[in-house]
Amino acid sequence: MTATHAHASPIPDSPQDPAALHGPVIAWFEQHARDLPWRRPEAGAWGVMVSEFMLQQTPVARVLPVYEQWLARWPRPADLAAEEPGEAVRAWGRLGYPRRALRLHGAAQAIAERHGGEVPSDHAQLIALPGIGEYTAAAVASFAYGQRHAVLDTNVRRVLARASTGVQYPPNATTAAERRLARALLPVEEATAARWAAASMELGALVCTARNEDCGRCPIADRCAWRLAGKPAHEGPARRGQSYAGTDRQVRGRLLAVLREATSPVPQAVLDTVWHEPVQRARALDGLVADGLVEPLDGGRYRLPSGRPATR
DNA sequence: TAGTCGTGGCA
DNA sequence: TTGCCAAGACT
Repeated sequence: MTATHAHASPIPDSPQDPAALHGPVIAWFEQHARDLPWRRPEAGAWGVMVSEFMLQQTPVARVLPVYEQWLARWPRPADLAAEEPGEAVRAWGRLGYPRRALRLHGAAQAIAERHGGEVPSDHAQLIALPGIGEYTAAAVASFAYGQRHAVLDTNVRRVLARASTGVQYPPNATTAAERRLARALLPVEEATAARWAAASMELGALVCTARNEDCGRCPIADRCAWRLAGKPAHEGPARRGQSYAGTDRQVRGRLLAVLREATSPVPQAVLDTVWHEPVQRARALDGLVADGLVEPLDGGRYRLPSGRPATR
């Protein structure tokens, strides 16, 4: 299937002309961008990187207070690297997906050891760090260093799906076609590309939202392929929801909540109170230990990870 | 590639 | 009330 190949040059002034999107979206961004702490100059690359870790699957409103505390306590990567990983997990609080805290700690250690304490600006070096994938590497390189990258997060994917492809929602997993489209739409000039990345993401976050999109406030509503097509409803299989109640994830969450609040090692008997079913409870705890989120001690006690080899 | 991995707010 | 959704990464 080559019908959507990106070689065809866009028709100037047509609704699909890539350049036609940049101006209005960036102009809208100048007017409506939220004043977020990681967008201020003083945030630096480390602030941008910390925010990106926290924002992976967690809403801005819940990230804000934790971000502020985190940066105040660990203003540089080396400061976090010097801490026990368990302190990162504790400070992570209830942001969810606590493995991100462990990975951020690991990334800080790698930055301290391999990059002289400075967040690398090179995409390949960024993506080699734990917890940084294709999106986060592009986001840090673009937002912190002003580079030209296709920054494909869930917001941008939705904006492109609607404005350019003409469908309500993007596919479940990012496709090669989406990457091609995003690259084709990328402004040529580096600084403009970086602005476009932030602007298109913000548009998806504030206006072109998953539910109750507000086309009345959209700067490109007049050329949005989905809207021009009459906003047809999503076809195909429903996006698989993520169940939670009764899963191992819920049990893991309860176990870790106890350990986060504890100031000294927690006996097994205390952890046993968080879940009634012993098999699932044990499996969840084993999983946390295997993930490095929990450290078993002598005498059936547990704590957040110290970063030291287990004693025997 | 599809499953797993937290948490909480909102329609 | 409950399902959907939120700046993904990893296996």
